[in-house]
Amino acid sequence: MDERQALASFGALSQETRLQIVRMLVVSGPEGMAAGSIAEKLDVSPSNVSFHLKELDHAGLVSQQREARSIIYTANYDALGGLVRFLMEDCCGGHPEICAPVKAAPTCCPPDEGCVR
Amino acid sequence: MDERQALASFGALSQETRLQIVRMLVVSGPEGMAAGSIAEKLDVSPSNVSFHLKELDHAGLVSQQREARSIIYTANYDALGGLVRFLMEDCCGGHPEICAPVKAAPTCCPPDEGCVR
DNA sequence: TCCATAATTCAATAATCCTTGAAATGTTGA
DNA sequence: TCAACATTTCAAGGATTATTGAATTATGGA
Repeated sequence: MDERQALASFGALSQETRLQIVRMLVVSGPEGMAAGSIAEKLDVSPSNVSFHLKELDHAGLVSQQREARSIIYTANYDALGGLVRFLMEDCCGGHPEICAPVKAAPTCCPPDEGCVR
Repeated sequence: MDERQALASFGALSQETRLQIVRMLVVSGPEGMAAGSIAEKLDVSPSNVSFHLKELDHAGLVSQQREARSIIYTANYDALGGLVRFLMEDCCGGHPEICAPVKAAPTCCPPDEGCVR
């Protein structure tokens, strides 16, 4: 992930509706959600959700695929991971000793491995 | 970090000059940089850099302290770490098994410990 | 084919954000 | 106190982004 891409990702995530969409898609996993379901759940108009989904798509944060009449959107985990790493690289570029705490306290790990919170 | 704060942070980081400022400050560490030095290095006007520094300050991503005639800005590592964790929490909320790769391949660790790239 | 559904595109408006340069604030040393 | 420095504030404008509703495209079933 280069700065250009990070900038686009931050821009995409800096709008309330879009951030909510990404969070919903992240939680819904590989199954994803249809555009209409997203619109309904967030109570925004179809054309508005479509506008925001296009923005997220351009930033590479979501993918789409048609399924019958619906278009299913899924979170792009690679892109999200890349963004995290971009932030961390920055953080650690100059002063690793300061940034260690940033990396500590992970909030994610397979359920059976015991989180190091 | 709540959604409100994350939104503000993403907004702050979604502008080229501001992203560059944060990256510079992160690398410059606890010593930070004077507003004027930032403006000079990035070749933007003092008033413009001041505008962006205020935005970053409002988002909680930088701190400031006067030192003689200069005002020294430093990166807020806690806030950056919080943002990383916010993204990871989202990512891992529903599907930890998918998000493990996001957390893997850390790009930061003390120089003498050998990075797990 | 025809209709209903699902979603996108388009154009217009509204709202937000960025840049600029001039004026103001606060600080230091002569 | 005065002058120079470092930075911020302010108002105006220009540029970008978001919202709305109507029109359009695409799909599946009767």
